Amino acid sequence: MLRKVDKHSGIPAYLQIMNQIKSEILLGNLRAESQLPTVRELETIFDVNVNTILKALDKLKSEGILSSEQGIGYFVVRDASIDPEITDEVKSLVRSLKSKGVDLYTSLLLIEEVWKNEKL
Amino acid sequence: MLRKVDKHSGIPAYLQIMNQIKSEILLGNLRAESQLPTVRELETIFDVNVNTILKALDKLKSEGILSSEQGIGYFVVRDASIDPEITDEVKSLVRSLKSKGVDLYTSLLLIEEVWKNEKL
DNA sequence: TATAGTGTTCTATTTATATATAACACTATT
DNA sequence: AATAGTGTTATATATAAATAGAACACTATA
Repeated sequence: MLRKVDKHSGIPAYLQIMNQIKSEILLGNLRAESQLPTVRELETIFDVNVNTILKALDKLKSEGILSSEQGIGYFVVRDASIDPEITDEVKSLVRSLKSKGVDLYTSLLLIEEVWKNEKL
Repeated sequence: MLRKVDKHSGIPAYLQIMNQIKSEILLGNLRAESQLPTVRELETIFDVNVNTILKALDKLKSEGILSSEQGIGYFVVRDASIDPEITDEVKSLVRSLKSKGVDLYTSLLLIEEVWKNEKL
């Protein structure tokens, strides 16, 4: 599921990489103890330099999401997959947004804005 | 509704500014012909340099979202507020996510991921 | 003990982002 | 004509992000 980084989005590559890995964990595609691809494979997958990979992985380590062992690899620290019930609700909204012709980018903006304005 | 830019998010300031302005248009707070605050006011509002403001506004002009007249100001080209029905659906999901303790950042990742994986 | 496969560090260079500061140009009003 | 309020352009500087390329360090295994 890991995709090449979008070099024209304006979003720093290392952030895109962090986000993709976090997403895989959220979706349960990467669980506790899972070993990530090697840094050199990640270089190819994301199509960026090793140093950029390392920057992303280092930050995920700082956040306690990944661990690493020299000579061995990078690992997911803990399972953090999201409740499928929640995913279902999201799927339903996404279908609705798509059917109304709203694009992803607009949807994300809208959700962020509603989130920040909703006084709950 | 325009907020100070978050200088520690990693997201370039000019992008945050573009997004905030787009959001105001989406929410209908800025409609066709609306004049934006002056660039020097925007400098204060977003707490960045004029050049950063100009970069954001220039890009929004390129996207056809804003127009400008020298000596006068910046204007919203066309109304693009989102259907309130859609906003309501989003509100409902946001409430649900919040009640389940999911944070904004995780929600956005999840939505983006579901969006890209949903084969409709 | 040698080697292949890992992660890690370092230096140099380039490009993008952001700031500070100043001056210039156009518009409307006095 | 002058002025105040707009947008605009320019130069210099600083910091962050990304690349390239090489070397180093640890682990497991042949």
